[in-house]
Amino acid sequence: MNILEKITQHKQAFSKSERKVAEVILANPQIAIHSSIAALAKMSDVSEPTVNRFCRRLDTKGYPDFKLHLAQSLANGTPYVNRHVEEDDGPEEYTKKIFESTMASLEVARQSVDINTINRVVDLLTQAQKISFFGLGASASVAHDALNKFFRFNVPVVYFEDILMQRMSCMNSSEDDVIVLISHTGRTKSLVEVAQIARSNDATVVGITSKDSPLAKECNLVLSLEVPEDTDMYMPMASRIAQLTLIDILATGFTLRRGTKFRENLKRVKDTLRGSRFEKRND
Amino acid sequence: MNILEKITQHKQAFSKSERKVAEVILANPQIAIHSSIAALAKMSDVSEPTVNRFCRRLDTKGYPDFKLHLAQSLANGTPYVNRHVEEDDGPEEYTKKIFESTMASLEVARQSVDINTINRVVDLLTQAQKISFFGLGASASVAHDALNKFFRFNVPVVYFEDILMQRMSCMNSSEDDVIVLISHTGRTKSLVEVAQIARSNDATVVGITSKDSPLAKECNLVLSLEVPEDTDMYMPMASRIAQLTLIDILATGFTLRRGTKFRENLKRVKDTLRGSRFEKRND
DNA sequence: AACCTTCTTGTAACTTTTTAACAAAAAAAC
DNA sequence: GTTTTTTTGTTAAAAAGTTACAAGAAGGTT
Repeated sequence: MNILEKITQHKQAFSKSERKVAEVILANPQIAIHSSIAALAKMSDVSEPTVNRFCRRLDTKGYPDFKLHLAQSLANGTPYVNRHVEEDDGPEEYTKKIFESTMASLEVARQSVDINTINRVVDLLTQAQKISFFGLGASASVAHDALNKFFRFNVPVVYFEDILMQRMSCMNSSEDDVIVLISHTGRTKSLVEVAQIARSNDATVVGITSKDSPLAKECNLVLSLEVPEDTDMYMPMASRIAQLTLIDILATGFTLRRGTKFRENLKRVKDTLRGSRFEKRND
Repeated sequence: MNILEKITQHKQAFSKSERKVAEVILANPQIAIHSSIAALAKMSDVSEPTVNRFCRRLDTKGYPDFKLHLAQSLANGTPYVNRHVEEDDGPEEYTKKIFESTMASLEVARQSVDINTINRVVDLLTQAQKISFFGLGASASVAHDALNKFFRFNVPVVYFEDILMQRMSCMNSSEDDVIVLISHTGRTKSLVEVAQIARSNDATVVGITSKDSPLAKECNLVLSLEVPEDTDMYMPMASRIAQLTLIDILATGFTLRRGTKFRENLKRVKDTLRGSRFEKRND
């Protein structure tokens, strides 16, 4: 709670000398946070203990603690909020809004994600014979990204954008295979069917999707992200970023589980790419 | 400037003992601001003057001043810092770290992005006859995502993952075409060649890439994102998320520029998808 | 390997800052 | 007008932070 507001509210409850202190602080808080109790007492024309008592009356432990609260109030406290883009926003506004909304959504996602499930999914992935990532529409690019990540791990990984290929792939799946299905809404019919096919072949189905959705019901494990959908622009934005971050987390968990030796392998994969690149000059 | 970030950036410049202090503060900044210099020294297992020197190295006047800065950073709503995943992190730790690093990178990206260039790119895109999105490797999924977004706008949009297709597509490009090339490093040889081919056909080339890179030199316009590369895990994570957010911004700028009528169109596209989905029950 | 230099770290003394205790003054109550 | 309560300041003590210096570690040189 903002301490500057608190001071103005409390103003009546202060004594005469304490009010003097309040005036000085409100007049110029920036100077106050950089002053010692002695300096502030002099400015307010009161004694030092009075300033201390003033601080205590605001439920702080003493002067240093009060300064801390004051500093926090002054720090332009604009936490990221999901603000929608408006019709007449200029580039500056919508850029800012989209960045902030994205960060706000990630914060929400972070709090809603279930660590336990993540751990279990990582477990499954490390033990899988084959890993498949499927998504449709906007979620296809998320699956695509997952392919990229897991491909580097030198494990059999599969990705199809085509619904028929997805179905065929699932029909040929077996017990030790893990199928990761990505869908924000979890209501895409064909993806639900893919899940059913995979299940009937005893493959393990992991859903990165909305809780309690039709798709979620068909999955062995569900990683749900409670990201507020951005309805304004009619295209998924934040949800997708959250999904990607989740993929990053799974990939990280995967490498950690595999140990140091495995990561040396990763470095080698990266080094291989060097040939196809322009060297970075160090001048 | 956020002092938590400053600490992580400076980390290399610190001495061994100073780094101990840094660790303790980063691990739990909230506790740090409520501790005396003696308590913090004890927690970090160093002497008090070392803590003091640590503060000075961060351009603060001393410990109290440092605490003030720290308090402000925490209040700022962005306690997010780019912390690297450690060998022995559990699911809880790495999940937290990845979410926070991603958010920290977005914050950095937001500050480094050039609004003016965004506006000019949006200009170009709205006037383009045909828009192409090309990327390779990890950036391919970003291009893929861009395809998904712009496809909904009912404009001629092209995406290829195959380098030969990319080249052929560029050979057939003309003056009114815009080619968007995505590459974090900007050092991928084949993508630079694609840029050259496009340029020689008078197409406009926009690069979402690193400033001053070989690719950047071949582009008409460069959207650079100064995201710290995550070298630890040998795979691009944060950079990709920032690129995607940039795509979101371009897409949003695009729709805003096109006006209300155009957005009604978007809604229709979205409604069309409904048939392929399970209805959401409202009970 | 011994020596020197430079950088890092801790100890001890010192200064500043903050807080506690008490007494004087002011205000309020009887 | 006296007593009680509240407010305020003075003094002293405690706590916190800083400086100066010396011991120790690290790195380079002969």
